[in-house]
Amino acid sequence: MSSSQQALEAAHLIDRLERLVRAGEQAGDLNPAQWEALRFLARANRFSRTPAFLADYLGSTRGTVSRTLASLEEKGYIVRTDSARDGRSVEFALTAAGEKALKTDPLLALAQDIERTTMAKAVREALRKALHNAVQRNGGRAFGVCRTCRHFEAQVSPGSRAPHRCGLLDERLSQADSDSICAEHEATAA
Amino acid sequence: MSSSQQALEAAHLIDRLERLVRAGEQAGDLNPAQWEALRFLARANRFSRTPAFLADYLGSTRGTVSRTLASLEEKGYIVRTDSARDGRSVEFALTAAGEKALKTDPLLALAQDIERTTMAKAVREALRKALHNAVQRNGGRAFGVCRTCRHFEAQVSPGSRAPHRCGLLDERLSQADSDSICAEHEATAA
DNA sequence: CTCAATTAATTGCCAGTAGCTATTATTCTG
DNA sequence: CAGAATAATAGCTACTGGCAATTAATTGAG
Repeated sequence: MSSSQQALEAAHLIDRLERLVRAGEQAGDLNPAQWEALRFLARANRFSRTPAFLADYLGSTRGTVSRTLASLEEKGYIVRTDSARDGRSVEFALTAAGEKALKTDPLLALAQDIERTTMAKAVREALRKALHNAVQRNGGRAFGVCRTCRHFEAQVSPGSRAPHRCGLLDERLSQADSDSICAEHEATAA
Repeated sequence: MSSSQQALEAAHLIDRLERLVRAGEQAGDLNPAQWEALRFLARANRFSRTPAFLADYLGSTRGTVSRTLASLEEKGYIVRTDSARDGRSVEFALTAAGEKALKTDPLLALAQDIERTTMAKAVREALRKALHNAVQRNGGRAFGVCRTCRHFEAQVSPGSRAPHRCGLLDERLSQADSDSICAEHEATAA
């Protein structure tokens, strides 16, 4: 079997796995789009939890995302705050109920299925490269993790609770911040 | 990073890759459900290309699938035939236009992204195991490839154009048949 | 052999979703 | 300070997908 056939079958497998996940998602009181939003809010840093960034991340539109977030808010999984830095903007954060809901994320079941193959690391690395290729092809943004960004300045205030710094937004960053997805992320190499 | 974290991140990557594929699917004149149906018809053997099996495969309902197929038929990508073996049932097959459309399948782009990681084989094997786990968990059918089924009898008539045989349906099978997905598939081991 | 139960497919109906566009409020730019 | 750009949202529309009812064919029990 040629490598292109291997790859094609892998793509089909991804398709089917995802469909099973979506089937699991239909079961609860959240739809797939709402799950994706909830996951994003859990993984994004506080500068990125806005409707506009979420729309970019999901490849959706702002109007659509606005309703998705309104629905999550109504169900009590997230809370809205007016942005302190931009009067037009709002920011969202998970509530305790939201955190709890994520513990039943259907994606966790898939993660377990992958872990059981004992090849989780290889799969993750390959898929990460594949996503990189795919994002490049689509001309989209990478949405990388904060600490891998060119604006990230590590250990500016060692020992403090927010030891790092973002040179772009001029903000202090905790360890948790630096592990989160950031919408402003720019790759390091020029 | 623990293996469960690796696996979780792999699951997230699958989620994002699939979303990019879906975004690509929105572009053409087929929607995601129609693409999935078209792919299934291309990969399923002639005993399995019915609305009922497709609904099972997609984890959807017959009513929904009925419309999806009607739409594909109207667009000229597939043709409908009354089943010879069951007067209630219909069977579908790709037209030349359908074959041609599949050449622009957005999933092919994903396959190329995976191939470029040079880890296609490892990914495929891991995902195949993961899918097996996932299907087991959901209690669903595996929909395996014909020649791996317990009813498959190889080389019953060597040299003929349909050398193999299905012991369940009592049908002669060509090489192409034996490489296709079958809705009646049952695993070999008891 | 006959009639009831089952199964295949389709259609009408309805709820929910996503996208487009216009609107309002705010910020940025020159 | 005026005009352009941006953030978010609401109205509208088209589409999708599921449920339930219907028609047609097959199966099976007596």
